[in-house]
Amino acid sequence: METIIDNEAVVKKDFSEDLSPYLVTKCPVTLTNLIIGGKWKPVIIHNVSRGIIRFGEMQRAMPGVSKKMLTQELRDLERNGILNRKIFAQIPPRVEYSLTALGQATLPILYSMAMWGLEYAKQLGVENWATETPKST
Amino acid sequence: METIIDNEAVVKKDFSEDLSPYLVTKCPVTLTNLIIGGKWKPVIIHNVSRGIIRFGEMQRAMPGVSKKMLTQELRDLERNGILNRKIFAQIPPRVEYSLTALGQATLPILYSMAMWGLEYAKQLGVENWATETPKST
DNA sequence: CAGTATCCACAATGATACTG
DNA sequence: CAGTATCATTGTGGATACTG
Repeated sequence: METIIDNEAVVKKDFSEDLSPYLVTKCPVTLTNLIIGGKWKPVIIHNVSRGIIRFGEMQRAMPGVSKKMLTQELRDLERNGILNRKIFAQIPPRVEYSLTALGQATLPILYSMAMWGLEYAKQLGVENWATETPKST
Repeated sequence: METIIDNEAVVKKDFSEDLSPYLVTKCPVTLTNLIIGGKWKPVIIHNVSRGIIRFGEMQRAMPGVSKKMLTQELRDLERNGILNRKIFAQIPPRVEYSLTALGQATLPILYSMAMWGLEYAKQLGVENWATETPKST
């Protein structure tokens, strides 16, 4: 267990995220959206919470995501204090992600979103719609 | 009260939203994000819920939003069964928005997001950060 | 008042190749 | 394995002008 870096509970203030929409409106929902919203971040958080904690398995668990996007979103979440990133000094490299306390605290949000989404899909019968599988790296 | 159109409880299946991300992953959180996620939709829903129901007042209540974006987001929400749009046949025109049952059901999500956002802002002292006010029509 | 329509800048993402 | 770097492409949203 040769941990090199572990940013446990360290929230850095050099956000890459542009928080100006929140700073203008002071709307806390907007802030939450900026930190954990978007196409991939909720899925990443959910995956880490259920034990998918390495880069490779995460990519396999997320159809349609590219390395570039996944890296970018993981970095955002780390920088904003949602994820910890643990690097093991070995070859081949090994990295493991985990949720910070702030990250854990988002799970109820994801849960209520999931409940609503299921109900919505049921009412619309969206589950039965067809589509083509996309490619992507 | 000369109502012309009222799409009460009518969810149309010609989504403009591209639901393919959901159709690929079957992730209900992703679906919820597609329907009520993004920069403006949660704010619109919140505003309607607290009585801001006309186009003009909504735009005034949302610093930084353009007519184009506001119109687009309102149409999305209407088409996806979150909002009703009531048009009064008078000059000057008058339009009023209201939440459908599905729309009402999203309020707990917004609430939990707001709670998390407040806690996040408190922990980081984000409230005190400075910014310049943007222009926009 | 409550929108449309058009044009366009640039932000966001994809594809591909390379690396410690 | 877990990324970076670069270029190409797409998408998103802003500015502006017009309308019933």
